[in-house]
Amino acid sequence: MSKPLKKSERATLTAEDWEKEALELIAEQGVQSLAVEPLARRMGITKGSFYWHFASREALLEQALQRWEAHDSRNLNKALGEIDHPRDRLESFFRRVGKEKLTHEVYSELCAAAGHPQVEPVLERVAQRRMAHLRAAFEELGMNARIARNQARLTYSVYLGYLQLQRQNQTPSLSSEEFDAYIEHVISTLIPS
Amino acid sequence: MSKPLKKSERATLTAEDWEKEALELIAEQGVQSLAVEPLARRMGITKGSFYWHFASREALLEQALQRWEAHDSRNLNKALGEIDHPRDRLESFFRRVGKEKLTHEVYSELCAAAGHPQVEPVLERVAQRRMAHLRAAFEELGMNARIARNQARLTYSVYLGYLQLQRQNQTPSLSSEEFDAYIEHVISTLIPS
DNA sequence: TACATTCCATACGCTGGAGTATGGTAAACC
DNA sequence: GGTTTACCATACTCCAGCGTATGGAATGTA
Repeated sequence: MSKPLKKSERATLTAEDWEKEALELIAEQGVQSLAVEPLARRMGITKGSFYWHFASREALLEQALQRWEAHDSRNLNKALGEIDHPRDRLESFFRRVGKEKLTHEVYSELCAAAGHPQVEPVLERVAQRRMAHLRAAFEELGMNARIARNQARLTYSVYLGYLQLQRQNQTPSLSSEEFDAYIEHVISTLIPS
Repeated sequence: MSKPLKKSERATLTAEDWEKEALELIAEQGVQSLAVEPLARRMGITKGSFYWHFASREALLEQALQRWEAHDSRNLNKALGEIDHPRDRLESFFRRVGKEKLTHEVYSELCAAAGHPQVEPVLERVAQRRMAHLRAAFEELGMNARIARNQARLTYSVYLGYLQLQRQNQTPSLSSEEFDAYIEHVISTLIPS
């Protein structure tokens, strides 16, 4: 990671810059809005630059998704790997919905774009990874494998459903006491004490 | 509504035909795929016809959504209004996921298109209506208003999350025993006995 | 200084969908 | 039987995004 970068403040763009900007655009407007000319305009540049860094729009999306997935994967391990007690891990799972805003927003938009050939496999892997963590936690809490599996699926569905309601502007604001009450409710019905 | 319709078997198309075909297309490929020329091709006709029946693509979508929402609303009352015991109503809510296939698929795609200005208000109303039913059922089961409200939101989230997983091909097939086991699990954790 | 490489701008051509204009045809009406 | 009305085909224009071609400027390198 030596990043040459000289003293000249990086006047020029890199592929990484494009990928990150692409992810922000996805977070704001969804996958289908990722178009190279609008993206270039947004960055105050023209597509002449883009096609130097990428072969196509498809390639950009591919790499951006890859970057996001890697980041999300690291995140998952960092966030849930350091918490000892499984109950705390599960609680943390829900309470983290507010944090890592960009990552969550991207994921939400990716969910909305399920069916897209490039997005689908990413969604599949991410859901598997996350549900595996949930399942492990539930097993540590004493559930047998079969039940833990269903409980993990159920729990993850609650999370996905929450994201959906959020996209429809039908969730209480994250800092309201209504939100807190709901989270409490969810935790108490899904996590054995 | 006398429907002239003569004996001549309706060789010609009506606005209703376009709306229904539009809903089928949405169910198959999503809202963004609803374009007039492809739709016309699919119906073995040209857009000359379309623009006689509708002012714009937007108008078609509007009327199709309206038709769908009305149908769904009738459905909800018919399905849940005739079941006496609230517990049975709730069970029926989950078990109905397989039936009314077209309606559910359309809804799933509408969820994927939340954020679309014409779709959003529909989603909002539908979710409200459905959650209101759930809330009422939970209240009849003895929950106080506040808890029933959260339980309804939670239950509906589970449903939405299931639709999301379904869009990602991550749900067991509807006729497998794994599916049945999951449904059982969901019911037993969400519905008080 | 001469040259190469990197990065970007500009100007194209191509495609697909939106909407319009206009003409045609068959059934309905008088 | 002639005319109107309902429905559809054809042929356009317009626009936005994709991808290409090519040239120019800046920076490094011999």
